[in-house]
Order: sequence, then C-alpha cells, then structure tokens
Amino acid sequence: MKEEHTDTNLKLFSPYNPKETEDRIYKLWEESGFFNPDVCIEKGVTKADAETFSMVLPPPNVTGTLHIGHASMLVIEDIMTRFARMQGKRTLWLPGTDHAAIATQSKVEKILEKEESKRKSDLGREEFLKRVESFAQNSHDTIVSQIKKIGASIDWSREAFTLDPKRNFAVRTAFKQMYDDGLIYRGHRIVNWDPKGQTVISDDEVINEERKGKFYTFKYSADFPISISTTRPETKVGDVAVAINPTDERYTQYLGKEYDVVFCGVPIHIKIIADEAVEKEFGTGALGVTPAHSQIDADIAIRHKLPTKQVINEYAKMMVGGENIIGKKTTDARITIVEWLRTEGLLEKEEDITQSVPTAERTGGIIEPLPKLQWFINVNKPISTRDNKTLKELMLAPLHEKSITIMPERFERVYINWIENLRDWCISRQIWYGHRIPVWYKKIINNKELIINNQNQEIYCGVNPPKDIENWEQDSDTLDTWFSAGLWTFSTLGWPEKTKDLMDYHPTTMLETGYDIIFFWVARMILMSQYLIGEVPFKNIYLHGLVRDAQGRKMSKSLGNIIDPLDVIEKYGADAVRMSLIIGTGPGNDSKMSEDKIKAYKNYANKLWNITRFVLSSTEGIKYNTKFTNYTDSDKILITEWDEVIKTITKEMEEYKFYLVGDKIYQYTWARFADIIIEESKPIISSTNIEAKNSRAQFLINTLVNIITILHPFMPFVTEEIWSMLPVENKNLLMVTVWPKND
RNA sequence: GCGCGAUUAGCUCAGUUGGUAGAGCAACCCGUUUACACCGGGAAGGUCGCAGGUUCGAGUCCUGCAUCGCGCACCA
Repeated sequence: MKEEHTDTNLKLFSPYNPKETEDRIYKLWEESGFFNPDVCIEKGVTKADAETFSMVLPPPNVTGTLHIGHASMLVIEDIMTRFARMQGKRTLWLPGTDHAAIATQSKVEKILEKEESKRKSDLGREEFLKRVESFAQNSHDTIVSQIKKIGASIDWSREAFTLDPKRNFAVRTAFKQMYDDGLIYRGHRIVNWDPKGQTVISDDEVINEERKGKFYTFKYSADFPISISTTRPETKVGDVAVAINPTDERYTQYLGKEYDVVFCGVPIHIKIIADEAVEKEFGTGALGVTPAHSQIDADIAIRHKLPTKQVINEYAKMMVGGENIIGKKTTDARITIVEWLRTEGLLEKEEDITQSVPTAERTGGIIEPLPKLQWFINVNKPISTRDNKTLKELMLAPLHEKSITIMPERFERVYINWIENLRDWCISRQIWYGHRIPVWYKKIINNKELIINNQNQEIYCGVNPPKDIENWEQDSDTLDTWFSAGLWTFSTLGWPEKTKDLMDYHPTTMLETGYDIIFFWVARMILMSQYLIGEVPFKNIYLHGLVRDAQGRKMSKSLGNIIDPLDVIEKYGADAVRMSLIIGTGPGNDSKMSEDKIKAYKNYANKLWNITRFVLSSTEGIKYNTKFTNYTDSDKILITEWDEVIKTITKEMEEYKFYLVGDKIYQYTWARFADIIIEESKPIISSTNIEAKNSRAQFLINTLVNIITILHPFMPFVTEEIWSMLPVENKNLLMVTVWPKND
C-alpha cells in the first residue's frame, strides 16, 4: 500500500513522458495476449459466449509508409475495438496488408528505373517479382511498426496478406466458382488501356481530369457532304460511318449512302447511319463513328453491324497511314492531320474547350480505349444458386433490407446510384505482381510456333493446374487487386474452409474505411460475400473522411504540408496525436489537422498526469471503492453530475460519436474536475472534518478511476500508465477493465 | 447535365427531438511560497452565407439564391 503512493509514483513528480512510456506499454499489451479474443476467454476476462465485435483492418497498401490518414483510420478503429473489449465483448480486430498490384508494381518499376536504369523486362518476370516481394516485405515491416506506434490493439496472431498462400487459395476458389456459374467470362471488348502502365484498368480506376483542348470541325474530304467534329482527329482514320440522329432533317437525305474517301492518305469507307445516341445539338450533329477507340462508337457499331478497325496500338502509336503518320504517337499524328486538314481547306473550325481527359489512377497515363480480349465479371446474369438474382441485385439487397447500414446515411444513395449504373467489371491486368488468373490454355503448336491468348483455344479453369500441365499454358495476366480485397472479410477468417473463426466472426460487425473507396472496395466486398457465402460481409459501415492540413488543403508532397504520423508521435506522443485526430472528425466529413491541435492534447496528457499526482497525494490510504455510501450532500450532487456524464458518453460511444465523447471527457476533466472540483477540494482535504474529508477523497479517487477508464480507448498509453498507479484492488490491465456502468 | 456536402468568434470546429449561441487555438488584462506555466483567473470577440416561409419562438424545419468543395455522367 505504502509503496503504491511513494516509490511507484515518483515518476509522477516529473512531467508525463510519452517517449519513455509508450513502447513499454505496447509491449505489455502484446505480451498479455489480450489483443487476441481467444486469450481473453482463456484468461477469463471475456465470457466464451459473449456477444462478438469483429472488424477487419482495411489493409494498407505495401507501397511504402503510412500517412496521417491511415493514423486517423487506426485511431477510430482502435477506439471502436477498445470500447467493445471493455464492454466485455469477444473482440476481434484483424490486421493485414494489401499487395496493391498496380500501385506496388509501378512503384518498384520507378525505383528500378531511377536506381539502376533498368526496366522490368530487363529482369524478367521471376527476377522482377523477387524485387517487388522484397520491397513489399520492407513496406510491410514499416507499416506494422507504425500501427504499433499508434497503439492499435489489433490481433497480430491473425495477420493476413492479400497475396499470401491462404488468400491465394481463396482467390482461386472464388474465381473457379464464378467461372463455373458463368459469372466470369472472357470477352473482346473496348477496354480502358493504360499505355503507360501497359495494362487494362477498370472503369473505377479511370480519373477524369479537366484539361484544355481543341475541338476541330472538318470534312473527311472536299466532296464529303457532312462535317463532323472531334477533339481527336487522329482517330478518324479508323472511322467506318457517320451517325446522325434519325430525326435530323439536315442530314436524312444522306441516310444509307456510302462513301469511299482518302483521309490524310488513308482510304476509309464511310456509311451514313441514323442512331438515337447522337445528339442533334452537339457539334455539327453528325458523329464520326470510330468503333475501335470509343465505347459509344463501339455500341453504335454493334447496333449497325459495322466493322471495327483498330488504328492505334498499345503504345498509343498509329498503326496505319503513310510515313507521316504510322508509328507516330497519337498526339503527334494529331498535329500532322490537323495540318493536312488546314492545307486541304477542310478545316472549318478550331475551338478552345475544356474537356475531361481520362487518365489512369496509378500511373497518370492518358487512357486509350482499345478493343481487347479480357476477363470480366458479369453483373447482370441471374445466378441460379442465389434465387436467380444478379450480382447487381445481390449488391443492392442488403441496403434495401437494411441488413447493412451506412454512416453517414447519405452515402447509401451514392452507393445505390453507383450500383445501378454498374457495368461488367474487367478483372484481368497485364501486370506481373498479383494473383495469376487460374486459367490455362491448351497449347497449339502451329508451324512449330506456340500460340497463346488465342480466342478459340481450349480453356481449363481450376483451383489447381491441369494434370497434364505440359500441354497447357497459364494465362499470363493477374487479377485486379480489388478481386482479392473483395474477399477480405472472410478470406482472413479461413474461407473457403468452414473454420470456427468464420462461424464466430462473420458477418463482421463493422467496416470502418474511407468514403473514397466505397466503390472500389466496399461494393466489391458486398458482391463477393453475398455471392460466395450468401451473407453480408459486415452489418455496419462507418465512413471517415480525408485528413487535410490546417487550411483544409489536401496533404501532398508538392505542397510540403504532409504531417508524418511518426514525426508528431515522436514530438507529442501517440495519445496526443490520437486525440487530435478524433476530435472534430465526424463520419463522412474531411477533417483538418494542425500541430497546434496536437500540442493542446499533449498538454492534456500532462494535465491528467498532474491531476493523478494531486489526487493520489491528497487521498493517501483511500482505495477505489464503489460500495462507499457515506457521502456528503454536496458530493452526492457531484456524483449525480458525473453519472450523467458517463451515461451520455456511453450512449454516444454506442452511436459511434467519438468526436463528441473525446471533447466531452476533455471538457469535464479539465474545466470541471481539475479547475473547479479539485480547487474546491483543497480546503476540504486539509480541514479537520473527517467525514467531509473522507467523502471528498473517495469521490476524487472513484471519479479519477472512471475518467481514466473512459478515456482509455482514446488515450490508451497515458491511461494505462496512470492506471498502474491507481489504488484499485485486483486490477488487471486497463485495456481489459470493464467500462463503468451506472444504472 | 444529375446529385451530395460545407458556409456559426481572427483560425479550426461543436451545437443531439426547434426554447436566451459553445469549445480549442490565437490575440488582450491579471496572477507563480507546491497537482500542473505542458498552469490558473478574468474580460473581449458572432445581425449563425443571403432572401423569403412555417412557428409563440428558427443556427436547427421548408423554398429559392450565392460562394466554395466533392462525386457521377457527358465529353462525337
């Protein structure tokens, strides 16, 4: 008893030192095993049949280090997790990392280029993959240590990686099932080709950027009757028709006529057709149809049975034309063609416009729509094993049935709107880093030459390779990283095996993630879970916003306003960083971050420290005791007031309003408990009225214990450290201490 | 073009079911013989973006507008 108030508390006499405390405390937690719900049950801190709380960590990309946005996510999720654990729930927060196929591969390619002036083809697939894997391993290690620095109470024993063998097995199993159900198919279609990354990407990975451009109006030749407009004259060598609106009387006289013209040295055959998709008011009201390089044109071409003529290749270079065009980049060919139009007197108008240019999310390359043979997921095919519902319907149902709720609610409509406009998902990527597509093609030897990727080849799809493997060649492509990410809530729990974890923790209770990946990830998880196991992946979605700088700008290297979580943790302590990230951060809204704010909460940690010093030194011999009843009337009022605060806080915690709770507890402890109650207590404690003295001392101790407990999910390090000094009998670690109840 | 969000003190934001506007930071004045200067006390600071409407009463509900930001679609 005596030691508790003297030796142990010596450190209270110097200011709180997060650096000395945090790593030591985290180690204590890890060694306790309490991050793992099984250990909590084993050691009797959680009942075996208790309600569960489960959540996966949105796996950070192994592309480098964590930024302050990740820190913010970790804090919100850790608060959820610690609160659930302190409520006695069987609490699982499951960590992992994402291989992030394109992002990681292009990062390593950049490093290779910069440091060794090499390309990936110089190394070959196998050697290059070794480089990527070692890079990914380094990133992983950094990320893990960063997650620990923040104080995340996450179950490392269950850590997963989207590209590890278990997840790979899950991916192959899922692919095979979808293939057998006819949901995965191979099709020749217009896709988003990224010439820089040399791969196809999905519609969602295309970022439309506003740029200044020119809008040209011209005729193919002097004797062609109709003028057309375009921003991309170089594609016009691939035109096969001119389409007009069927009601456009300016042009109906030409309908059905066909013309042979030579456009900048390239002979083209143009048919005049009518199609509803053409708007009369746009441009000249006539559209030059380029089926190979425009999605809309391809649709028109299919309706009118027009041929497709590819004129641009994978390197965004021209495939046709004379010496002046062929082999040139599209942008250079454009200049040549415009110049030709001008000298021929065919150019009628040249207008400056702003247009949105499709670019690739990861590489920034300008997307070239190209016809290619790729793998797709059909979102409109009825599935017999799922009541003949389509994937689209399976993705919408949980929202309509309210088996999934989204916070904030307004994102439900964003989600629904996206699903309704969803088109088939292109899942194959021409990159090396990722899950190899589990499809093999029967080798065809033609003139002693091996033919692969031929549309008419015999196909084998299986979880495992075909037995006579020597006669087969595996598809060289890998899967969109979001395919494996879509399985995350259950692949991490052991699926396709029917594990105990899967039974116990799926569907997960909560998905906490950024609103910017609602389509990429949230929607795909719902798709996969609904289809593969017939249940939702999670019951609640909490979407956080972006962390911006003090002026509300996005953090970026070029602005130099990036706050590195490790830097500020080093400077102010993890608890202070956590508080600053949670207060003023409602779901769905972007939040602002500044060092001033962090500093304020560093002071708060020290304030708690000093409050503890005062309370312990002025209540010597008094232990935490909820049975004490001999309170003075004025203390009874204080207790009622505090009970009211706990009640509100508990309710707001259950409603995930952490930003309110953080501020409320901060206000109470500082402005109320420290500034008023403690000041008033000084004369009482030093008085000779034993009854009043004991009453107040008991109140101070009990309330301090409660404050530290309630604050634990927010500021776990300093509270755990203070807890170790508090006069509480039979105490365990604060992280598994029961949340205060008041009925 | 369709939709969403924001607009409250100098800055960053709270403000739950409508009931006399709150906090942090910054700035101002005062204070240091022990819980804490990583502090305490005090004062100052807002026609809640604009215009209407509903109501006894609107920061809060309804309509319109403005500015900023975001998403989706179009982009021949």
